[in-house]
Amino acid sequence: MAVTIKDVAKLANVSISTVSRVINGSKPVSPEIAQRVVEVINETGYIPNPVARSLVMKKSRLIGAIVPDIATFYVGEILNAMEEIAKTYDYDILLFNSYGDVDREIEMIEKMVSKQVEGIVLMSHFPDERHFKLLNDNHMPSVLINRKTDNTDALSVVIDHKAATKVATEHLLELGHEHIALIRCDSSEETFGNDQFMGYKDALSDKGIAYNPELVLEGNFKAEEAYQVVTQLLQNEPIPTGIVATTDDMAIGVINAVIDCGYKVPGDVSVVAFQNTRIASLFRPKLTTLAQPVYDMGAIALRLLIKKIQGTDTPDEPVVVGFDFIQRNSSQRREE
Amino acid sequence: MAVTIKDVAKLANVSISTVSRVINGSKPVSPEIAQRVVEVINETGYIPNPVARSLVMKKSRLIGAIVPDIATFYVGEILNAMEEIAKTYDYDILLFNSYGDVDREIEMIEKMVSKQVEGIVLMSHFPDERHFKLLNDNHMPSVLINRKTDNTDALSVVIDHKAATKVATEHLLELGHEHIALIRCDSSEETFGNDQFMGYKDALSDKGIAYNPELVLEGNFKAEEAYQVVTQLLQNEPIPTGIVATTDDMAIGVINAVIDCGYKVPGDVSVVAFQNTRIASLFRPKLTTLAQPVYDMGAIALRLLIKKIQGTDTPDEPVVVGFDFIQRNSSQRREE
DNA sequence: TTGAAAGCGCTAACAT
DNA sequence: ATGTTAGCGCTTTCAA
Repeated sequence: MAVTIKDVAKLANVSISTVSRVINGSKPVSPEIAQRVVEVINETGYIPNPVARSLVMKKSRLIGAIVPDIATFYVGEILNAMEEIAKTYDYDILLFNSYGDVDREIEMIEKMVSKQVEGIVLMSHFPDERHFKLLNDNHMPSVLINRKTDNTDALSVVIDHKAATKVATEHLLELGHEHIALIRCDSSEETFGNDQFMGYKDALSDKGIAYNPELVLEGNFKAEEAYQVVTQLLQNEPIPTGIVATTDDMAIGVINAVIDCGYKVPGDVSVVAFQNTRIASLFRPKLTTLAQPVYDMGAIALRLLIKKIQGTDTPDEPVVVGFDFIQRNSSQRREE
Repeated sequence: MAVTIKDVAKLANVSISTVSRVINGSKPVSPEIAQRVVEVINETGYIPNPVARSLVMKKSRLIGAIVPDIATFYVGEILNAMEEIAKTYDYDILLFNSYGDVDREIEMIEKMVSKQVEGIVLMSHFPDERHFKLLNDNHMPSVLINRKTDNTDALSVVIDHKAATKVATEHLLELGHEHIALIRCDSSEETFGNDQFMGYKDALSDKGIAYNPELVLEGNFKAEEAYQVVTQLLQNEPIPTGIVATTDDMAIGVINAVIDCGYKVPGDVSVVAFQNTRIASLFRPKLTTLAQPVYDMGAIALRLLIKKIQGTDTPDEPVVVGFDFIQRNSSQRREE
């Protein structure tokens, strides 16, 4: 049996209240006694039981993470960040994988509420009313990453997708491309799919180019979907000479589709990726990419959540972080 | 305030023990009373407090996962599997990231013990005495994945690395390569680095080829390290025309190194990867790879762990799962 | 500054 | 079959 606060108290000849006080520094304790208690704690290797503590404090020091797929660089890097920051604040991460299924997400939120998590990081593809009602009804602090919501209670950290997509598109424009496709995740408001489209359109119209609806496609976040869509697109000439994809994963699907259709990247078509996860510099050609501070976004999300849990002031608006643009080898000047 | 067992008892006009009994089915309760209690539970939306339950039962329905890096396909896929199976048994996953640091792993095990997790999946690069002593002293069920240990208490699920590496090497041999390098993670027993070497050596000697120590290198699991090592190796002619890497990540580092040194894959050098994670078919050239049932290994690990937790019979020996070999495009017949 | 005691929500003897 | 009660290990009034 592990040593408890009682054992420590007995060995140090003090009451358990005193031991509790020296552990938590919750009230003054005379130096000599504190000293003695500390010694006993070290000798016995006593560790306070967090479960008992949770019970009386009504806090679990647990943060729930709901993600659509762990085996993804994007999610993995965010999870790395969250775990790191959580540890700093002595929180632990309870991990749930929804496979992007909304019903499952709802169940998971319920489960987490009953597990008494103190806050939830919700990485849902399409967060909706049901999520927010559940969260609000249970007064559960929550953060979204790169998702929009009208719900003023939910925190969120995002980049400016419109501006980012504009920059990505402009890069291709500057390289002399005019026939440019956009592969976004989807067309909804929540995922910024619409903002991405606006950025793309703006970049084109600044150059006096009208956008062609046939070049705006949806890839559902993943390489496989983007591969299908682009393979389809490349069946008809003239093919676009530039493609912007709004996730790294989709960018790889795009590149593979281009290659498998017998074209070269960047020789025949230049592609711009979007997150700068580890794969962006691992893949060949290395991906030219709009770089999001993915790790930082995870870290910020967690800090926001903890602030909310602590009742500290939190921003009413989404926290907008900056982005960079990194040119690598998947894009080049258009060949005539 | 959330509704408690007391509230339910009062509303149903029974004692809290009775409520507890109907919740857990731990003892018979007369149908009418049970009925009434269930009604009250539904009306009030009562959910038993798992923290209180943990405290008295000394069980948390939590399983700890210690991994070296979440943002990796290998770890991500195993985590996906673990989460999936855990849910089936109504366990949740507490996620810890050690960054491969042994001291951190030790701290994490301690933390998990104090958090009362019921079992631990330990994905340590180098599990040693300290880990096992801690685990044993606390009677903590645990599983390793692809790691060896003398500790008979720890469960493990592995593939036959010697046989697997032999198959990978033979593939290259059959393709006419003779000058073949092996990039293994490291040379220790625990990681099967030595078994891998034996398989490699056996394959060569079966063909009457003596192995060259200069062609057996260590890549520390990751692409970056493998990249360095191989870049170094390619400085001197003749370069190997075939390379076996014992993780997919390292295989990518190898391929990139080969390419950056001005050679072609598979034109100049054929490479064989090792796990068949998602990247293996996403990368170009698609990786010829020794395929481990990564997802299944995660699933099996979790099932073993739960069996151990339940006190059911578990195997004394590591569970050895099979492997496949998948030829894709990173290897080809040697050109003269 | 210290200790005694109540109580967090639950399970499990024990008693009836 | 049901209820009473004693904890699980801890924090926190309340008294001294």
